[in-house]
Amino acid sequence: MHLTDTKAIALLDCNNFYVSAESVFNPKLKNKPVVVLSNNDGCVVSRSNEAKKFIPMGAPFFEVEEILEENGGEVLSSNYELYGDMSRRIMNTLRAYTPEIEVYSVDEAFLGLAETRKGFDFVGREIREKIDKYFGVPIGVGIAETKTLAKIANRIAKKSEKANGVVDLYQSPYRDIALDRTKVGDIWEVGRATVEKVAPLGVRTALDFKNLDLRWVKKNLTVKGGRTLLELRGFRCFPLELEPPPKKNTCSSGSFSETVSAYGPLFNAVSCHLDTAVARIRKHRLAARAVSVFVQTNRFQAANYYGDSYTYKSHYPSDNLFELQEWARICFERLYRENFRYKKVGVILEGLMPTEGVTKRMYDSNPQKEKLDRLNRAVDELNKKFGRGTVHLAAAQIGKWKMKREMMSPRYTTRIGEVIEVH
DNA sequence: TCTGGGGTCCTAGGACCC
DNA sequence: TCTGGGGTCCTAGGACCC
Repeated sequence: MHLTDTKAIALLDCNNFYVSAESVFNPKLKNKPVVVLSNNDGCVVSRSNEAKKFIPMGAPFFEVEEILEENGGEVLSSNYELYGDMSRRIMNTLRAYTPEIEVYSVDEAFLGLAETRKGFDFVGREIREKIDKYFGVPIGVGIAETKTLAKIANRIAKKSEKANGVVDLYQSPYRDIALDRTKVGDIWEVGRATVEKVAPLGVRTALDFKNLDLRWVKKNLTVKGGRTLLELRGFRCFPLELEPPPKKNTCSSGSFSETVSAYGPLFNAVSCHLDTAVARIRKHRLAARAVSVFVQTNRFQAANYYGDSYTYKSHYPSDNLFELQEWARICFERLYRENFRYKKVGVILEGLMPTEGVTKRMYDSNPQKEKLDRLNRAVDELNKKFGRGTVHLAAAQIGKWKMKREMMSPRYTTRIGEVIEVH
């Protein structure tokens, strides 16, 4: 694949994705204030346009529950199977449009657009109508020379009534006007810390930022800041990544609805997360060189807070559940302190690498491992056949730590799936 | 009472070496 | 007065993303 034809980059992004995905199957949600909650029904992670008027992003649900009810709103627990399924279908539709696609997140993709007589704006509208027709999910499209500019175009596309969902800034005389209307903190990769650093220089907008001295930016905001600045000037520094880069780490973690203090139950939770993370790496035929475990008490209660992590590093990688659990146990023993009310634990598998090529060396050094590996393969088989969690570590009583999802939508996906299959 | 989860990249600074 | 000067590797933590 070569990108010589890429003239412009488009950023497509689903509006209020989780809420939109729910509305596809439940039209009663349309034109109402609707929010979707994070795991354990903790925070607001997606809002309909109506809900955005009075509910801030990320708000703890208990703080906004009342106002939502007063406004006749609806609330849903997150249904990740549904969103993942919907996302895959949308991305496949885009893929049919162009092979130059980078799936950036569950609801966003960058597309490389070749020169066309129709014009980029026309192409953007075409794609937008198609996604709306097939899926009923509204999207915003921003087009420009670089990812950073495409992000800005996309933002305006969604905000401005006049834009009708598509803004094309490619070689546009309006580019600086667009930058002037964008706050510096709304630039992609510019966060709170950067905003504070440039504020004393009178930098308020993306246009101000673009006009900063490159040397100053590189020195004070590191190479990443420099790239962002160049991208605002139209020089491509962040290329499209058509192949997802290999994963380096993977993590499974979670909060408890009620705190846990005893060693046994807490290690049980750690084992559950290990089980989840190991299943994930085995699926991708990866092995881990290190295991990190972390534990935390309630981070909103500063008094008597305890939180720490410990990493076990091995000189060889492993993808074996039983061996990795031993590593996790070593970590956990270092971390565990009595008399704390733990709120959250998690496991990170680090230094991931393909299993191929490392397997033989492992057995050379320890013949016992072959037995464990046969056992682990048997576990995989059974879980594949009868569903995940059928067989698991004795310490990992899966199901016990199920998260709170009290307002979940029904499982529409597989049955309705065929109806919205594309092309 | 209740406040998410899963990632990447970059840098500074220490350890160590010649 | 004054304490070599580079290098490399590793790690913790900051910053940012969705």
